Amino acid sequence: MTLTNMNSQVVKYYDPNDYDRPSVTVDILIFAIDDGQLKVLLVKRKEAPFLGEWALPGGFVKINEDLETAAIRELKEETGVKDVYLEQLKSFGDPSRDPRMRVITVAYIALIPSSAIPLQASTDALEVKWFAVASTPKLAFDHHEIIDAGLDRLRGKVRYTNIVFALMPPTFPLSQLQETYEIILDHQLDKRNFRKKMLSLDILEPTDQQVTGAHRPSLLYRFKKRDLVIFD
Amino acid sequence: MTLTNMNSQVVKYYDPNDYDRPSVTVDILIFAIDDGQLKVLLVKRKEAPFLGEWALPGGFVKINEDLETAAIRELKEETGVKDVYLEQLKSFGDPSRDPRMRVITVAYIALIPSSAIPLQASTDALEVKWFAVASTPKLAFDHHEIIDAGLDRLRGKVRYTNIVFALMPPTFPLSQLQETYEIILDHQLDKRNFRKKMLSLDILEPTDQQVTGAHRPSLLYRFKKRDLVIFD
DNA sequence: TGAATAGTGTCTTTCAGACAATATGCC
DNA sequence: GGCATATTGTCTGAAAGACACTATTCA
Repeated sequence: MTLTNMNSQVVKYYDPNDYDRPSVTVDILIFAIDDGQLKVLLVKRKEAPFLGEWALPGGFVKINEDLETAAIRELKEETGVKDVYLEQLKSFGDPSRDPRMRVITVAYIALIPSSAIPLQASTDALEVKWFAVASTPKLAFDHHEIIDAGLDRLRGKVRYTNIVFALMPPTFPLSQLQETYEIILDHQLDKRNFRKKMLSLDILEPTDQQVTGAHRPSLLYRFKKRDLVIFD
Repeated sequence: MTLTNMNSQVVKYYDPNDYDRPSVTVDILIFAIDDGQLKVLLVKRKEAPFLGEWALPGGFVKINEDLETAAIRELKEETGVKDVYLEQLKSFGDPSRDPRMRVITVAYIALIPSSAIPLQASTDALEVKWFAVASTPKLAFDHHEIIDAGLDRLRGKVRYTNIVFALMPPTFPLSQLQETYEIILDHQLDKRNFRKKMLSLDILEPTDQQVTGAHRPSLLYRFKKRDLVIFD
């Protein structure tokens, strides 16, 4: 498409109608620690394609809506949760990932504190369920691939950031923090070395509260800042 | 939109026409080391908006084209280069990032070996130029933001991967490798410590060739594998 | 007092970082 | 011989990792 502007120069304009446009969605990987496992929230699809199969929560990006805003909206609509850690993961655009039409999806990771897990969620009459990431059912679209990419990101970032803050309740004993690391990294850590390291990072502060039980009470800690900090 | 299927169930279908769809582009950050600086390739726009301003090379994703395929195609079309390291960076979708219409862009990083820098590029009669990342001109769209995100990614990944392989020629003296790290990290490194570290990583192998000049000859090395390796 | 978990310190090894002298080739 | 760059090793301090016992509460 070309036009001539006021200075009589020929100018190429692009026009949305010159091109077929894909649909764009956001999909959200909502992770939480529960029952000693890393879990991901899935919804049962009520539409074709993949009707009746489990899938990541998500939906179309509105035409005047920012990507992150769309992710926040979907998160709220489908699960009722808000004010969580949200980070863009990656976009997936294989032309055949949706059998009916071209859909490009921007995947986000959301992390929810254990204390905030809604058992069954939301305003909608949607079937929503937590699954251990190690044993998810067959999933719609390329959502397995998205989960794998999200796990890689999470496991990588745990090593050089304080990202676990977003998975922890406001206060917690150090043993619970260690357990969170162990679940994500999928290996055991030495208690003494873990405590030494964590306390040396200067990202935690003790509260004046304790947890009691049939054993020695444990001191509760909290994160000094609940924002992402990159170490080094 | 609802239909009734063969089992008389009411089924919701989505239809692309139920929604306004954004346009989707790919933009490519092409980095190379040249003249002791990290440079990025920019093109002068020949279309509105931002006609005449410098921008990242990129263009629309075709309706049946994978995102990475689109990035490879644009890379080739606009610069003539191919067979380079390519990694998805991030998607940018602020509704006002393009003043005329909704355009979501998926940004990619491409890394080119110094030896492969095309001085002026391409089949097209496009104006294309390398700029030091430290002194880019005013850019179209949100391309400054994309460059900043790309620099963060590159500087981060240099620390825990062998990603610099993609910026190096097939063989090189260790001093050139060190210079590449220094340019990216923007600080000087100790020669002895650098060599000790690099050689201990087991990612390099010596060739039987030397570089000569008005000084002691230096041994040429090459990367054992020209694929991304994550350390640890 | 037994069960359960919290809390603590030392030693060893590894790695990062500071630091300077010799080697080689070309002119 | 003089210049330019390549190449090499030691020491120190910090951090990671292995490792085991005592402390506290509750039933």
